[in-house]
Amino acid sequence: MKIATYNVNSINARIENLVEWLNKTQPDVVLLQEIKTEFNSFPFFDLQTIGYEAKILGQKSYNGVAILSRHKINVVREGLPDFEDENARYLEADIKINGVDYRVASIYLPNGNPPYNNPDDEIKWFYKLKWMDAFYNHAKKLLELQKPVILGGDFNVIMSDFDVYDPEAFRKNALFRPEVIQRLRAVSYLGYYDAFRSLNQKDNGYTYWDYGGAALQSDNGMRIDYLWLNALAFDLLENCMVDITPRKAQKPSDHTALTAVLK
DNA sequence: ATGACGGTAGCATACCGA
Repeated sequence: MKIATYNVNSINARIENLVEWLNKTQPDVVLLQEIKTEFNSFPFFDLQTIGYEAKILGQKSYNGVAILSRHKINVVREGLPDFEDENARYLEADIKINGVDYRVASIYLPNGNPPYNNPDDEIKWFYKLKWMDAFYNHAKKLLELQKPVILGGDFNVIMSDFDVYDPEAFRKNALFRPEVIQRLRAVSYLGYYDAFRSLNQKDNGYTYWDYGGAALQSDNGMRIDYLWLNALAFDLLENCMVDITPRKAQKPSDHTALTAVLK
């Protein structure tokens, strides 16, 4: 089965790009972030036409996550447990594919910038840290499931110098501070495997390039989108690749898709 | 420290992103 994560930066602005990519790539499951819309203006019909059911946790203008699949999606959770969140950032579902019951989640982790400039900004920074703490607790719980678990999305965390084009420029950035790296590592140490980096240590694996300047041509990017697999899912992993085609297409998102194939 | 660009709401420009 093929699964992908893709931060679309507005699904309505991206629907042509997304449909073209879905038709070409034919993933079984797609985890979307930043759909930036609510139920009433989500393009269910366009997706259904090409064979995809959609479940969404929507929000007007900002955030919003969705799960698309060619198979039946059973939503099990909207939002993280034990965490009051005014933003739509977490959607979790069961999807059965070829007799295997997968638990998947689409995750849009808070940005957190700027980290420390003034009291208002601190709110965003501490919101990110608290969000990550709640996510850690839930990720730990999910390991009790005796099924493959795939936690994918835009994590807004750069885990090492190799994962960003200019580490020094980002050293104090909320995506790259030790507090968030430590927290995502802690999730990993619970027993989640970084699908891309586990299989590939040679390519930077960037998934995001700023719209501005020549960021894409210069490969001034960063690796902030992930597919995290528990052991049962990791045992099934055949490959994982960054798919640059939607980023290079007309009217792209600033992110690109990350895809994995499981047996 | 930050917003070249791009998206949204909604009508001018503010807010957000990484």
